Amino acid sequence: MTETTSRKTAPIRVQLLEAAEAAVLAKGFNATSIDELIMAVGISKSGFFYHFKDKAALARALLERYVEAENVLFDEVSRRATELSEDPLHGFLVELKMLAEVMQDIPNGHPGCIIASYCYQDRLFDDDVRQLTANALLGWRHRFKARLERIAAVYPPRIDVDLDDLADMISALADGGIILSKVMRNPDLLPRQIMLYRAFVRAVFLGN
Amino acid sequence: MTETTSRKTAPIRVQLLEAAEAAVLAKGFNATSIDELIMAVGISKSGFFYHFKDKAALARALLERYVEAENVLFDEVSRRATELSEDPLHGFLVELKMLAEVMQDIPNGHPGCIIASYCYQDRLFDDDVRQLTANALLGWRHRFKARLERIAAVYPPRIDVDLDDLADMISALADGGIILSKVMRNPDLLPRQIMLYRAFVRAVFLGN
DNA sequence: CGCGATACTGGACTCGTGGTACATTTTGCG
DNA sequence: CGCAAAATGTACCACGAGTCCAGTATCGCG
Repeated sequence: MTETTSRKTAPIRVQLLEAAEAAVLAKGFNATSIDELIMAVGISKSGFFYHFKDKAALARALLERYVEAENVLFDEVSRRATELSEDPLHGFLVELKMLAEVMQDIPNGHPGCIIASYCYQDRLFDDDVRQLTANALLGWRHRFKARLERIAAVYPPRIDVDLDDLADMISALADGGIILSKVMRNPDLLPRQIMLYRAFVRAVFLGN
Repeated sequence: MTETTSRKTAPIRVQLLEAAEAAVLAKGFNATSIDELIMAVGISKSGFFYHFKDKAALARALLERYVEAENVLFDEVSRRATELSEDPLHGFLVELKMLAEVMQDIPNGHPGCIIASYCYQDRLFDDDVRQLTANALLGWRHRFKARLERIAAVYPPRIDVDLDDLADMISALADGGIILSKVMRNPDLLPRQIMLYRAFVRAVFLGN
């Protein structure tokens, strides 16, 4: 019934989060006014405070929603890739290619990473929110490290790298690639960096 | 006479820029108030507007100062590295190691990249400022691509990569690494990502 | 010595907007 | 109906950007 891309209008709360996400990624959290959000979805200021007790609650909800969505995406891509291949290395290489394609297919390029945005404004948030961002990155490290370890068990690394670092590298390149793409106004740069990462992984485990 | 790290108090304008840089990297540009800056350096509001005609002028000056400083750093490291080695590949590998060490040696970790910060708040700035950020990244692409081309002329690449992408990768990893370090509160993550990049460059041109 | 820049101080005032509180009302639904 | 969910309206305060202007301290310099 409730599709992810619903035809009918989404609940107000979700509309608020969507408007907020776009605004925060374009102007930062502090410069995102509650007024503009309520204008965008057509409710009153009091209506906003019915859904979020204050602006900090919006910040947290925004972050949770973003992390959740990313995890769903990673799960999905990972699932599809492992279906296609028994071999852990081959499967991971397929996964990375899929990831690059997903990034490539976003109409105006990746809109931005909430974690990166928050990171550069972290004094605006409480420790709770900061902890959530750190945990999200930690989760991705574990996710990718697990895959890398399964690969390393079959393909002994030809290059001496720490698997934690190699797992973190995908997060770093994603965030860095998004920044490159946004600043240089070229959506291709992000997927290209992902493909470079793929080439590196290949070199580490395959030696070419 | 005028040293970069002067013992005497820096000119007010520079003090303002320093205070602004720290605040902007911690809270974002919009949340950085003129009031807090003048409190920090101990001048009046009128004093601020004597130095900067408005807040936008501060934003631009901050960016220019940052880009300038980074370029000086890159020039310096590059110069020292090329002095140590005739071979372009070896020289570049030395340079990357030095870069990682510089990042390692920053007391509380890298404070953050103004370009990344501005990128996530770009609607706050005019086209002029956005152009400056794009040009800075473009400059770094050219800088590193030139080095990579000189390497490729001697060491034919063993892995098929686009040199523009490989040049961009250092910017992406730097920005991504800074985010990793800040979010996870581990200053080591940035230099480690730089060293991973180094390993990749080595693999591309040396095959291991 | 005194002229004129440079580098500010002080104060008063406008304007817009963010954030909050609270009392009240509409809407949907069993 | 009757109750809860989902709002509305209104009033209020604090604060930050920006403007204007009149005044002052400190220089270097002819």
